[in-house]
Amino acid sequence: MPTRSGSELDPKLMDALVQTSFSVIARLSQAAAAHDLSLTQLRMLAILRDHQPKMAELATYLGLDRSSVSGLIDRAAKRGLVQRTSSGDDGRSFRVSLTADGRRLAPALTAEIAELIAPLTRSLTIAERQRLGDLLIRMLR
Amino acid sequence: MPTRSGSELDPKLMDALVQTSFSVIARLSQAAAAHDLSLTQLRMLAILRDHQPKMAELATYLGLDRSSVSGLIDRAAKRGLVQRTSSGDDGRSFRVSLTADGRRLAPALTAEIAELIAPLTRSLTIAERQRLGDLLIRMLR
DNA sequence: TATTGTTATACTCTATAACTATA
DNA sequence: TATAGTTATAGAGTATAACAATA
Repeated sequence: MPTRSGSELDPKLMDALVQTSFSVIARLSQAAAAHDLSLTQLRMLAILRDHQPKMAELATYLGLDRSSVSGLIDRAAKRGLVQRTSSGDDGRSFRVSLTADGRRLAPALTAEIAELIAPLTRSLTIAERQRLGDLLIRMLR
Repeated sequence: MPTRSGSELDPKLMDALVQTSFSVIARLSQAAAAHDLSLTQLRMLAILRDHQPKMAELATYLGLDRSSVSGLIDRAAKRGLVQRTSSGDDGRSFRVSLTADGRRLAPALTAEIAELIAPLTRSLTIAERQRLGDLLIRMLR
Protein backbone atom coordinates (compact mmCIF):
# COMPACT_ATOMS: atom_id res chain seq x y z
CA MET A 1 0.00 0.00 0.00
CA PRO A 2 1.47 3.36 -1.04
CA THR A 3 2.26 5.91 1.59
CA ARG A 4 0.33 9.16 1.29
CA SER A 5 0.87 10.44 4.79
CA GLY A 6 -0.99 13.40 6.07
CA SER A 7 -0.44 17.06 5.97
CA GLU A 8 3.32 17.44 6.19
CA LEU A 9 5.02 19.04 3.26
CA ASP A 10 8.74 18.71 2.68
CA PRO A 11 10.15 22.26 2.70
CA LYS A 12 12.26 21.38 -0.30
CA LEU A 13 9.22 20.37 -2.32
CA MET A 14 7.37 23.46 -1.18
CA ASP A 15 10.22 25.74 -2.20
CA ALA A 16 10.55 23.99 -5.53
CA LEU A 17 6.84 24.34 -6.24
CA VAL A 18 6.85 28.01 -5.27
CA GLN A 19 9.96 28.88 -7.24
CA THR A 20 8.73 26.99 -10.28
CA SER A 21 5.38 28.70 -10.08
CA PHE A 22 6.85 32.19 -9.88
CA SER A 23 9.04 31.38 -12.83
CA VAL A 24 6.16 30.05 -14.93
CA ILE A 25 3.82 32.92 -14.03
CA ALA A 26 6.53 35.46 -14.81
CA ARG A 27 6.90 33.91 -18.25
CA LEU A 28 3.15 33.97 -18.79
CA SER A 29 3.08 37.63 -17.78
CA GLN A 30 5.90 38.34 -20.17
CA ALA A 31 4.04 36.72 -23.06
CA ALA A 32 0.90 38.63 -22.13
CA ALA A 33 2.76 41.92 -21.79
CA ALA A 34 4.21 41.45 -25.26
CA HIS A 35 0.63 41.92 -26.46
CA ASP A 36 -0.25 44.58 -23.89
CA LEU A 37 -2.32 42.13 -21.93
CA SER A 38 -2.43 41.53 -18.21
CA LEU A 39 -2.31 38.05 -16.72
CA THR A 40 -6.02 38.33 -16.02
CA GLN A 41 -6.75 39.26 -19.63
CA LEU A 42 -4.69 36.25 -20.69
CA ARG A 43 -6.71 33.95 -18.45
CA MET A 44 -9.90 35.47 -19.75
CA LEU A 45 -8.93 34.89 -23.37
CA ALA A 46 -7.98 31.29 -22.56
CA ILE A 47 -11.43 30.73 -21.06
CA LEU A 48 -13.22 32.37 -23.97
CA ARG A 49 -11.38 30.15 -26.40
CA ASP A 50 -13.56 27.25 -25.23
CA HIS A 51 -16.61 28.91 -23.67
CA GLN A 52 -19.16 31.68 -24.22
CA PRO A 53 -20.03 32.34 -20.60
CA LYS A 54 -22.41 34.85 -19.10
CA MET A 55 -20.78 37.59 -17.06
CA ALA A 56 -21.51 35.87 -13.76
CA GLU A 57 -20.09 32.58 -15.01
CA LEU A 58 -16.95 34.29 -16.23
CA ALA A 59 -16.57 35.96 -12.85
CA THR A 60 -16.78 32.55 -11.21
CA TYR A 61 -14.21 31.05 -13.58
CA LEU A 62 -11.82 33.90 -12.84
CA GLY A 63 -12.56 34.05 -9.13
CA LEU A 64 -13.47 37.74 -9.38
CA ASP A 65 -16.40 39.91 -8.45
CA ARG A 66 -18.86 40.61 -11.28
CA SER A 67 -18.08 44.29 -11.06
CA SER A 68 -14.41 43.59 -11.70
CA VAL A 69 -15.28 41.58 -14.78
CA SER A 70 -17.41 44.42 -16.15
CA GLY A 71 -14.35 46.64 -16.36
CA LEU A 72 -12.23 43.81 -17.70
CA ILE A 73 -14.67 43.17 -20.52
CA ASP A 74 -15.08 46.89 -21.18
CA ARG A 75 -11.37 47.29 -21.75
CA ALA A 76 -11.03 44.13 -23.84
CA ALA A 77 -14.08 45.11 -25.92
CA LYS A 78 -12.68 48.58 -26.50
CA ARG A 79 -9.63 46.85 -27.96
CA GLY A 80 -11.84 44.72 -30.17
CA LEU A 81 -10.92 41.38 -28.60
CA VAL A 82 -14.26 40.37 -27.09
CA GLN A 83 -17.92 41.19 -27.52
CA ARG A 84 -21.17 41.02 -25.57
CA THR A 85 -23.84 39.10 -27.45
CA SER A 86 -27.48 38.83 -26.43
CA SER A 87 -28.30 35.72 -24.46
CA GLY A 88 -31.72 35.13 -26.01
CA ASP A 89 -34.17 34.20 -23.32
CA ASP A 90 -33.05 36.24 -20.30
CA GLY A 91 -33.13 39.97 -21.07
CA ARG A 92 -30.80 40.76 -18.21
CA SER A 93 -27.83 38.70 -19.25
CA PHE A 94 -25.31 38.50 -22.05
CA ARG A 95 -22.83 36.03 -23.33
CA VAL A 96 -19.22 37.03 -23.77
CA SER A 97 -17.31 35.74 -26.76
CA LEU A 98 -14.12 36.34 -28.69
CA THR A 99 -14.23 38.54 -31.77
CA ALA A 100 -12.41 37.42 -34.91
CA ASP A 101 -9.45 39.51 -33.74
CA GLY A 102 -9.55 37.90 -30.33
CA ARG A 103 -9.72 34.45 -31.80
CA ARG A 104 -6.78 35.23 -34.04
CA LEU A 105 -4.71 36.19 -31.02
CA ALA A 106 -5.05 32.91 -29.15
CA PRO A 107 -2.76 30.60 -31.15
CA ALA A 108 -0.06 33.25 -31.38
CA LEU A 109 -0.13 33.62 -27.62
CA THR A 110 -0.01 29.88 -27.07
CA ALA A 111 3.03 29.58 -29.29
CA GLU A 112 4.83 32.42 -27.53
CA ILE A 113 4.06 30.98 -24.13
CA ALA A 114 5.44 27.63 -25.19
CA GLU A 115 8.62 29.31 -26.41
CA LEU A 116 9.06 31.14 -23.13
CA ILE A 117 8.39 28.12 -20.95
CA ALA A 118 10.39 25.62 -22.98
CA PRO A 119 13.80 26.98 -21.85
CA LEU A 120 12.76 26.36 -18.26
CA THR A 121 12.78 22.62 -18.95
CA ARG A 122 16.01 22.59 -20.92
CA SER A 123 18.10 21.01 -18.16
CA LEU A 124 15.87 17.93 -18.01
CA THR A 125 16.17 15.00 -20.36
CA ILE A 126 13.21 14.03 -22.50
CA ALA A 127 12.51 11.11 -20.19
CA GLU A 128 12.61 13.37 -17.16
CA ARG A 129 10.24 15.84 -18.77
CA GLN A 130 7.89 12.97 -19.42
CA ARG A 131 8.07 11.89 -15.79
CA LEU A 132 7.60 15.46 -14.58
CA GLY A 133 4.51 15.90 -16.73
CA ASP A 134 3.07 12.62 -15.49
CA LEU A 135 3.66 13.52 -11.86
CA LEU A 136 2.11 16.98 -12.23
CA ILE A 137 -0.92 15.61 -14.05
CA ARG A 138 -1.41 13.00 -11.34
CA MET A 139 -1.00 15.67 -8.68
CA LEU A 140 -3.63 17.90 -10.27
CA ARG A 141 -6.10 15.07 -10.61
CA MET B 1 23.90 10.17 -23.81
CA PRO B 2 20.71 11.72 -22.46
CA THR B 3 18.37 13.41 -24.86
CA ARG B 4 17.74 17.07 -24.16
CA SER B 5 16.41 18.06 -27.54
CA GLY B 6 15.85 21.65 -28.41
CA SER B 7 13.01 23.99 -28.01
CA GLU B 8 9.93 21.82 -28.33
CA LEU B 9 7.70 21.64 -25.30
CA ASP B 10 5.13 18.89 -24.91
CA PRO B 11 1.76 20.64 -24.65
CA LYS B 12 0.80 18.31 -21.83
CA LEU B 13 3.85 19.33 -19.81
CA MET B 14 3.19 22.98 -20.57
CA ASP B 15 -0.43 22.73 -19.44
CA ALA B 16 0.58 20.86 -16.32
CA LEU B 17 3.18 23.48 -15.44
CA VAL B 18 0.74 26.33 -16.05
CA GLN B 19 -2.11 24.76 -14.11
CA THR B 20 0.16 23.83 -11.23
CA SER B 21 1.57 27.33 -11.14
CA PHE B 22 -1.82 29.02 -11.04
CA SER B 23 -2.85 26.69 -8.28
CA VAL B 24 0.28 27.36 -6.21
CA ILE B 25 0.14 31.12 -6.74
CA ALA B 26 -3.55 31.17 -5.81
CA ARG B 27 -2.68 29.45 -2.54
CA LEU B 28 0.14 31.89 -1.87
CA SER B 29 -2.22 34.78 -2.52
CA GLN B 30 -4.73 33.24 -0.16
CA ALA B 31 -2.14 32.96 2.61
CA ALA B 32 -1.07 36.54 1.97
CA ALA B 33 -4.63 37.83 1.90
CA ALA B 34 -5.29 36.21 5.26
CA HIS B 35 -2.83 38.80 6.60
CA ASP B 36 -4.03 41.61 4.33
CA LEU B 37 -0.93 41.30 2.20
CA SER B 38 -0.61 41.25 -1.56
CA LEU B 39 1.51 38.71 -3.36
CA THR B 40 4.10 41.42 -3.93
CA GLN B 41 4.19 42.28 -0.22
CA LEU B 42 4.64 38.57 0.49
CA ARG B 43 7.59 38.37 -1.89
CA MET B 44 9.06 41.50 -0.36
CA LEU B 45 8.85 40.10 3.15
CA ALA B 46 10.46 36.86 1.97
CA ILE B 47 13.36 38.83 0.53
CA LEU B 48 13.75 40.97 3.63
CA ARG B 49 13.91 37.87 5.79
CA ASP B 50 17.41 37.24 4.42
CA HIS B 51 18.57 40.63 3.12
CA GLN B 52 18.68 44.32 3.99
CA PRO B 53 18.76 45.71 0.48
CA LYS B 54 18.86 49.26 -0.74
CA MET B 55 15.76 50.45 -2.56
CA ALA B 56 17.29 49.91 -6.00
CA GLU B 57 18.42 46.40 -5.08
CA LEU B 58 14.99 45.52 -3.79
CA ALA B 59 13.47 46.83 -7.01
CA THR B 60 15.81 44.55 -8.96
CA TYR B 61 14.93 41.54 -6.80
CA LEU B 62 11.22 42.18 -7.34
CA GLY B 63 11.54 43.10 -10.99
CA LEU B 64 9.82 46.44 -10.38
CA ASP B 65 10.61 50.06 -11.03
CA ARG B 66 12.13 51.95 -8.11
CA SER B 67 9.13 54.25 -8.02
CA SER B 68 6.83 51.28 -7.51
CA VAL B 69 8.92 50.05 -4.61
CA SER B 70 8.74 53.45 -2.94
CA GLY B 71 4.97 53.09 -2.60
CA LEU B 72 5.27 49.46 -1.59
CA ILE B 73 7.64 50.33 1.24
CA ASP B 74 5.55 53.33 2.24
CA ARG B 75 2.51 51.15 2.76
CA ALA B 76 4.41 48.37 4.53
CA ALA B 77 6.13 50.93 6.77
CA LYS B 78 2.82 52.55 7.65
CA ARG B 79 1.72 49.12 8.87
CA GLY B 80 4.88 48.78 10.92
CA LEU B 81 6.30 45.80 9.02
CA VAL B 82 9.43 47.37 7.51
CA GLN B 83 11.67 50.36 8.10
CA ARG B 84 14.15 52.53 6.24
CA THR B 85 17.51 52.69 7.99
CA SER B 86 20.40 54.94 7.07
CA SER B 87 22.95 53.31 4.82
CA GLY B 88 26.02 54.92 6.36
CA ASP B 89 28.37 56.02 3.62
CA ASP B 90 26.06 57.07 0.78
CA GLY B 91 23.78 59.90 1.87
CA ARG B 92 21.35 59.23 -0.94
CA SER B 93 20.45 55.68 -0.13
CA PHE B 94 18.79 53.65 2.59
CA ARG B 95 18.58 50.07 3.58
CA VAL B 96 15.22 48.43 4.03
CA SER B 97 14.74 45.94 6.84
CA LEU B 98 12.02 44.13 8.73
CA THR B 99 10.80 45.57 12.02
CA ALA B 100 10.29 43.25 14.97
CA ASP B 101 6.64 42.97 13.92
CA GLY B 102 7.62 42.14 10.37
CA ARG B 103 10.06 39.52 11.53
CA ARG B 104 7.44 37.96 13.73
CA LEU B 105 5.12 37.59 10.76
CA ALA B 106 7.46 35.50 8.59
CA PRO B 107 7.32 32.09 10.31
CA ALA B 108 3.55 32.29 10.69
CA LEU B 109 3.22 32.96 7.00
CA THR B 110 5.54 30.12 6.08
CA ALA B 111 3.53 27.69 8.15
CA GLU B 112 0.25 28.81 6.60
CA ILE B 113 1.65 28.56 3.11
CA ALA B 114 2.84 25.02 3.80
CA GLU B 115 -0.63 24.10 5.07
CA LEU B 116 -2.29 25.50 1.97
CA ILE B 117 0.10 23.88 -0.48
CA ALA B 118 0.31 20.49 1.23
CA PRO B 119 -3.19 19.40 0.12
CA LEU B 120 -2.17 19.95 -3.48
CA THR B 121 0.30 17.08 -3.17
CA ARG B 122 -2.05 14.73 -1.33
CA SER B 123 -2.72 12.47 -4.30
CA LEU B 124 0.97 11.63 -4.69
CA THR B 125 2.74 8.98 -2.66
CA ILE B 126 5.68 9.98 -0.51
CA ALA B 127 8.02 8.47 -3.08
CA GLU B 128 6.36 10.41 -5.88
CA ARG B 129 6.60 13.66 -3.93
CA GLN B 130 10.28 12.97 -3.48
CA ARG B 131 10.73 12.41 -7.20
CA LEU B 132 8.70 15.51 -8.05
CA GLY B 133 10.82 17.64 -5.74
CA ASP B 134 14.01 16.24 -7.25
CA LEU B 135 12.84 16.90 -10.79
CA LEU B 136 11.78 20.47 -10.03
CA ILE B 137 15.03 21.23 -8.25
CA ARG B 138 17.00 19.86 -11.20
CA MET B 139 14.85 21.86 -13.56
CA LEU B 140 15.45 25.10 -11.67
CA ARG B 141 19.19 24.57 -11.51
C1' DT C 1 27.19 64.57 -15.04
C1' DA C 2 25.38 60.33 -13.06
C1' DT C 3 22.91 57.97 -9.44
C1' DT C 4 19.42 57.28 -5.54
C1' DG C 5 15.20 57.77 -4.16
C1' DT C 6 10.70 60.33 -4.22
C1' DT C 7 6.75 62.63 -6.23
C1' DA C 8 3.20 63.61 -9.78
C1' DT C 9 0.40 61.47 -12.89
C1' DA C 10 -2.16 57.97 -15.23
C1' DC C 11 -3.89 53.47 -15.94
C1' DT C 12 -5.21 48.58 -14.66
C1' DC C 13 -7.10 45.60 -11.36
C1' DT C 14 -9.92 44.69 -7.55
C1' DA C 15 -13.75 44.95 -4.06
C1' DT C 16 -17.95 47.02 -1.77
C1' DA C 17 -22.10 49.34 -2.10
C1' DA C 18 -25.73 51.28 -4.58
C1' DC C 19 -28.25 51.25 -8.70
C1' DT C 20 -31.19 49.71 -13.07
C1' DA C 21 -33.60 46.46 -15.56
C1' DT C 22 -35.52 42.10 -15.84
C1' DA C 23 -37.39 37.90 -13.83
C1' DT D 1 -38.41 39.91 -4.02
C1' DA D 2 -34.40 38.05 -6.29
C1' DT D 3 -31.00 38.06 -9.97
C1' DA D 4 -27.81 39.97 -13.83
C1' DG D 5 -25.09 43.35 -14.84
C1' DT D 6 -23.35 48.22 -14.39
C1' DT D 7 -21.71 52.32 -12.08
C1' DA D 8 -19.57 55.04 -8.37
C1' DT D 9 -16.02 55.00 -5.39
C1' DA D 10 -11.80 53.79 -3.16
C1' DG D 11 -7.40 51.72 -2.74
C1' DA D 12 -3.35 48.78 -4.25
C1' DG D 13 0.00 48.06 -7.74
C1' DT D 14 2.47 49.47 -11.68
C1' DA D 15 5.18 52.48 -15.06
C1' DT D 16 6.92 56.96 -17.08
C1' DA D 17 8.59 61.38 -16.46
C1' DA D 18 10.27 65.01 -13.74
C1' DC D 19 12.49 66.28 -9.63
C1' DA D 20 15.83 67.00 -5.36
C1' DA D 21 19.79 65.58 -3.06
C1' DT D 22 24.06 63.46 -3.20
C1' DA D 23 28.06 61.54 -5.49
